[in-house]
Amino acid sequence: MRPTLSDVAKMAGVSVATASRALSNPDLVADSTRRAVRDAANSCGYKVNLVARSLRIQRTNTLLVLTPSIDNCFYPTLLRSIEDTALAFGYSIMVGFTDKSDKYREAYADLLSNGRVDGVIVMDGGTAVESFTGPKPVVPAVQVLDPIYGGAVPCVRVDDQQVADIAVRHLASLGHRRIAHIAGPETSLTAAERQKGYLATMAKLGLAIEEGWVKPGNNRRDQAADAMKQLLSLATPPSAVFCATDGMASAAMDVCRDRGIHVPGDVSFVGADNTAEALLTFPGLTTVHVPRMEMGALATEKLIGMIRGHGGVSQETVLPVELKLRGSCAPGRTAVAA
Amino acid sequence: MRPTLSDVAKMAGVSVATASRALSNPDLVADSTRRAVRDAANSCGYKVNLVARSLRIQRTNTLLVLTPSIDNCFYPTLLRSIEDTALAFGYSIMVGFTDKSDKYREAYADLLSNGRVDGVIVMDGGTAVESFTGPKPVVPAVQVLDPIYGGAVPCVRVDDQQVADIAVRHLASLGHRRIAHIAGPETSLTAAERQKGYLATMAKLGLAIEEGWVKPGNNRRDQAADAMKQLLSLATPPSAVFCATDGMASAAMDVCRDRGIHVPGDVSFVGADNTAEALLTFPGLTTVHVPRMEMGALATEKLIGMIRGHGGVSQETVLPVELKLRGSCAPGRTAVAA
DNA sequence: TTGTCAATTTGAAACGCTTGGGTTGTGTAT
DNA sequence: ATACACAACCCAAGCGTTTCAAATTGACAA
Repeated sequence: MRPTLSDVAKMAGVSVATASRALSNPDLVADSTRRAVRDAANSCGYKVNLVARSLRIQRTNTLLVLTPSIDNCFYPTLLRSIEDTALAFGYSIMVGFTDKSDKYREAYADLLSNGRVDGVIVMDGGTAVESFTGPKPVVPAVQVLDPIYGGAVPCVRVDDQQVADIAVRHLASLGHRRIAHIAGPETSLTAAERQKGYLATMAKLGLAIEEGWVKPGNNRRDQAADAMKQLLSLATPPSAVFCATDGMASAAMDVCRDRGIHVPGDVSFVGADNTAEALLTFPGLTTVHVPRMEMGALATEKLIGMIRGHGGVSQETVLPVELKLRGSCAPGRTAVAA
Repeated sequence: MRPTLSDVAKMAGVSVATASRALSNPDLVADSTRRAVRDAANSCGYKVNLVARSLRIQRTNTLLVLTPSIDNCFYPTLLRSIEDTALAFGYSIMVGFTDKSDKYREAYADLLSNGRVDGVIVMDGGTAVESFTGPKPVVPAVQVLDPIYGGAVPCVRVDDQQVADIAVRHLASLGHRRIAHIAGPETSLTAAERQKGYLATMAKLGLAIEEGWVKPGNNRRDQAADAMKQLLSLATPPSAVFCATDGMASAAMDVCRDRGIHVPGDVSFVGADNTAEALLTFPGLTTVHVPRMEMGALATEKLIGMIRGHGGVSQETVLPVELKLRGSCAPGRTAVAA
């Protein structure tokens, strides 16, 4: 049997109360006592029972991270930085994957409402998020990427319209006028905003969007490939494509390669997110970097701040994005002709 | 304040004992009582406090997964399948990343020895694993990939020599005789076994291994690229390369592309693991599939079996691997010449 | 000697749940 | 009527901590 605090107290010849203080609040006991208790604890290999402590202090020092499928290279990075930050603050993390059947959602909701975690970071941009936490979150919650609850929950994100804006402007600055868009799933707010941003910036720049230039790619390689094939079969195909994610850009570029269409000579590509995939394409994918590490760290700090009751938690933090230049863009023909 | 069991009991007009039984052991109470308690619980939104329950029953229904960096596409899949399986058995998971400073190792060790988790799955193949759990694991443990503790801990893995064997034999069957190897880090047992397997099979097939054909790649793209450059600068470069991981193969193939060396025409490649990266190369990477989903599921089941005290847990489970044919291999010149 | 005060220490009450053993009350056989 | 079996329920202990309020100690001044 594992030794308990009362064993230690007995060995050290003090009460459990004193033993507890000696170990977790050393200033409150005399030097000699502290030493005696510590020696006793060491000699019998005592370790505090975190469950008992949690029950007593009504905190678990544990955070739950709800994340969509982790196959995507995007979320693991975020998860990693959340874990790093949490650990630095003395918190452990539990993870739940949200792209599962409803049966499992219940299990996560239970963790939340049953006192097992102190807070939750939600990375799922879908609308079904409420189903995890009920109409209002039962523990402090922070949303990464997509704001939910109509602003009732603090959010750390980027400006996805800006992401699109940067991408489109970059292509336009290279002389491209025929710029298409392969979009993410409609259910994703991120994807919707990127599409909106694409439309807005095209309009601002006075660039026409032709029929069939906005293609759903649904964040899937196969569907993005289909979309690209359709774009290429248009009477006058676009000279550049802005893809809502790097993965879709990668798939679209593969289609070009298979058909002998040169990237960036014939078609230029800009992706978004700057995931590992952007480094694996040939040529390297020019993309809009989304600072995942920073987002994870910030979200975690914000959540812990809320848990600890520090006031003044800003409701929304929008991080800057930036263009990463690689080899997938070339000057548009329009520019050359002009 | 959240309602407690005693609130529910009061509402339903029964004792806490009965309320507890009505909710978690329904057979032990009368129908009418059960209904009364359930109604009371629903109407006040009662949720069992898992921390209190854990303290009482001395189980947390939580597993810890220790994983190396998650940047690599290999581990997220494993993590995902572990989580799926755990959830199906009613367990939640906590995760810890093991490629950190020692300060953090302590934190994980604490989770293990302080009663917060019921068991641990260790995916870290490094030798430093003992530092997480002490000389002997303090809770049931299962190792994925690399056996540790000299067999004291059950392990779910593949035969990494076989992985290499399959890869080398495939290349040899295509007529290649000049087969090089880009190896993983020496600290990884997996990598060491793959290298051993490469050496063994080359010997079995009577194929010579020339000076400089075994290059350290350290599981890093940059180092694998360096290794490939060195291979290409040999007087008579190999006609095929077996890389210890898909990522390294991908990097090596990039080098070839940059230098105008045709894959598979000039050099054939076989990778190992069958991660997502193997689909992103051009041509697609022929590789040896390591069944990550199955490994994760099996490891989890095994661990839960141990926790629940089911006897007869086999110490070691070795899963089969299989060759995935894609486009990165062509017949060797030797064969054509023969 | 007594009173005062600060520094330590302690007993005991929670935290919210499960569960072994005892109690009650009903129905059936004696 | 008494005894007995049995279902349904309740009491209270206990899981291992933390922490409040109270008690003890010792030092020192009055």
